[in-house]
Amino acid sequence: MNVELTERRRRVLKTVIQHYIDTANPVASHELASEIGVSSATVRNEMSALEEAGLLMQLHTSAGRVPTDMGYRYFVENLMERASLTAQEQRTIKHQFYQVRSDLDQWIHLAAAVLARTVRSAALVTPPRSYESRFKHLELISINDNTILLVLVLQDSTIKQQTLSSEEPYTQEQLGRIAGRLNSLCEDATATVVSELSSSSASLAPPLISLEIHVLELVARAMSLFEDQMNELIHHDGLLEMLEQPEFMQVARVREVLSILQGGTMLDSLIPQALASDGVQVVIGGEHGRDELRDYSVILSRYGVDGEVAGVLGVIGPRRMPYPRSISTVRYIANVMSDLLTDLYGSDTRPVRESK
Amino acid sequence: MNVELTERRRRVLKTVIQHYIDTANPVASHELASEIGVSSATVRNEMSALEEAGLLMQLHTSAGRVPTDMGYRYFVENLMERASLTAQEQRTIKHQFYQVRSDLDQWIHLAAAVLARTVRSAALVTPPRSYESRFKHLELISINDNTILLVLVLQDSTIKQQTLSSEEPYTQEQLGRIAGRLNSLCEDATATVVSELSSSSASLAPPLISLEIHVLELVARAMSLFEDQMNELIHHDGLLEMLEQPEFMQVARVREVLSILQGGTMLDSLIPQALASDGVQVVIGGEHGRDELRDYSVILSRYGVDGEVAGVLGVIGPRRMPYPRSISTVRYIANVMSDLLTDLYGSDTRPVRESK
DNA sequence: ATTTAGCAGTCTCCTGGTACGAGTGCTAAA
DNA sequence: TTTAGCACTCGTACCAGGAGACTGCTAAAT
Repeated sequence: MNVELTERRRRVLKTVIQHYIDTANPVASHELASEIGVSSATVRNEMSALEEAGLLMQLHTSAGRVPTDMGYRYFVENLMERASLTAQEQRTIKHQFYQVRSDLDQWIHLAAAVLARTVRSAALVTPPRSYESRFKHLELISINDNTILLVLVLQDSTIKQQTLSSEEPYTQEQLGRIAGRLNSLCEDATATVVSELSSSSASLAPPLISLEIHVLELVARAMSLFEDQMNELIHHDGLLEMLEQPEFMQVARVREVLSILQGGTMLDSLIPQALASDGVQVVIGGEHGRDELRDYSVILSRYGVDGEVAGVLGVIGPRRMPYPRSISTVRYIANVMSDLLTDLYGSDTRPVRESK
Repeated sequence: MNVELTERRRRVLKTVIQHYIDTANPVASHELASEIGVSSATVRNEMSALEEAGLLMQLHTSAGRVPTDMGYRYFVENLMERASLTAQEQRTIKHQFYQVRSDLDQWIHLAAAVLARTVRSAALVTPPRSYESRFKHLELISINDNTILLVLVLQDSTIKQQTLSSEEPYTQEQLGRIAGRLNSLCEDATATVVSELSSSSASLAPPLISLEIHVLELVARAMSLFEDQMNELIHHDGLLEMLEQPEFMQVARVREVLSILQGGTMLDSLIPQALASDGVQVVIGGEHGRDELRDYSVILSRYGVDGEVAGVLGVIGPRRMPYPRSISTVRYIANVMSDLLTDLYGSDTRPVRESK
């Protein structure tokens, strides 16, 4: 990355980007003259040089300058100052999370809602998941004579329900005993272990009855399915907030962003990457050759508890995005979520958290 | 409702509406001349009369006619023919549902997806719920020394998870015994009964310990909360499909429909109404004085098992909507869902189903 | 050597005017 | 009662021209 910029050029670049982020209008030289303390002609010369360097560009000859992907990148890495949330904002957010602290389902909803409203663009959150599914508990509940509801709880508190039909009727007591036996058999087992159990059932004393085998098969399948289903579980919010941005004046843009969020082409690639890295990831425009993201920027962070569970949260918006604030917000919410999860999983471990 | 229309006028109205639904363009007199078998001048006279009657209108003097709300209403009630799905479509849909038959969570997702793709507008589905929450089963799972995961299953297979913290640590066995006792205490109880149990605990022998009281309080709260939370649980799909319609060329429209779906102002009023009525409900434009729906039509149907569980599903789209097909599709999917639920809840009851 | 004022040049966007096309309502004849 | 014909009304597409916004360049000032 070009670091051979004079101090003044860095200042011009920074100011241009800040103005553009604020106003969504290409920035003219005279807008900066007083701010930089030189004449507009001098600013023009500097801008020329920055354009030469690939950091700024013009939409047409008589327009002001807008940042390029590279320009934004330079800004994010070298120029911008951290913009933490105010103490008041932090208190409000903490308080909201405190109110739903016992309601696991609400966490991701709240995280997405807070992100969206704080940065005024779309937010996405995946639920916290173990690196590998581990069995925690199962329950068999009689629905009617030949239907049983299987409720499966995994180590990461994921809950999955399924029905299964049985030839012969079972009483709730019988089902309770069966569930008890399977629970002790499967304690902490991974998907493969459960799967093996169900196939080598004859070697156990007493051998498993057919219902038990059937249940184990379902459990094994549900557990291994989880690893793929990540995409379906991405929760998002804030479409409405994002539509307020001027870049969404044309419906085509709205369609684009909807298919990115729903189709998940980008999530297939960006989320695993965020899951594998520490800290906040910023993808500006089509940086990594992802053409469908050409006009968008994505800010993602992993959250969770090291070695236990992890999820990803972040925002997606137009390239012209308030990076300092967005990055701070994503980082803050990720920390809050990590703290919440740390309270749940092992007080002996520490949250995934970037050093201040 | 004006039934004093000559046969030919009815035919003109019907044809105008069909053309408009197909093309989204105001319909000119000469487009119908050959179809009706008279000259365009005659068609114009008839159109004039229909405009007089409030069934058609012009956007400006030199434009063709478009239907009014009343026109659509007359069409839906008196003119349109039923358009059942083809046998092939029905087979495909049935097959898709068959594949997820054991996966309760998937039902509403699939229903919304199928609706959206079949009628090419936005679909919404609420999960099937009992008229009154009844307790079915609870489970207490030890997460760590002072955190317990409470999994609550209601009669309608709704599952809710919550954490609670306890002063002193409990082993999983202890928790199992406690859960067992509470399960037999609460069998089939309503929210109020559970609530009474938790407050009159001293009268039981042995009296409930503080953890048990705490759990019962949480259960009671969770059960009564459900009745309000309906709105949050509305699942929708098909935004992208709907955006293909020409009425969504302007972003303002997209915003409108998003806030209707998310804000739920309309769902607060329409869904309870659909839940309380039989058959398919059609709301055209601002018919019931709902101004935010002025430009949209909503088709809803209840589904479920009489006396057991019920939910609502349907579509929302521009007023210019293929009513015959949409109504048939909504009715069909509602029947499929009702059948699925009938297999689960009492084979002795019959599905909510409109007579053919 | 750097900065700056001034100016010519380029490009967008808005405005007003016009021609065109679409579709109607009316009238008078069939 | 129907229909052909025609005048009339509007919306829209198109074009030219002018205003405005910025730039790049040049030449003078520091």
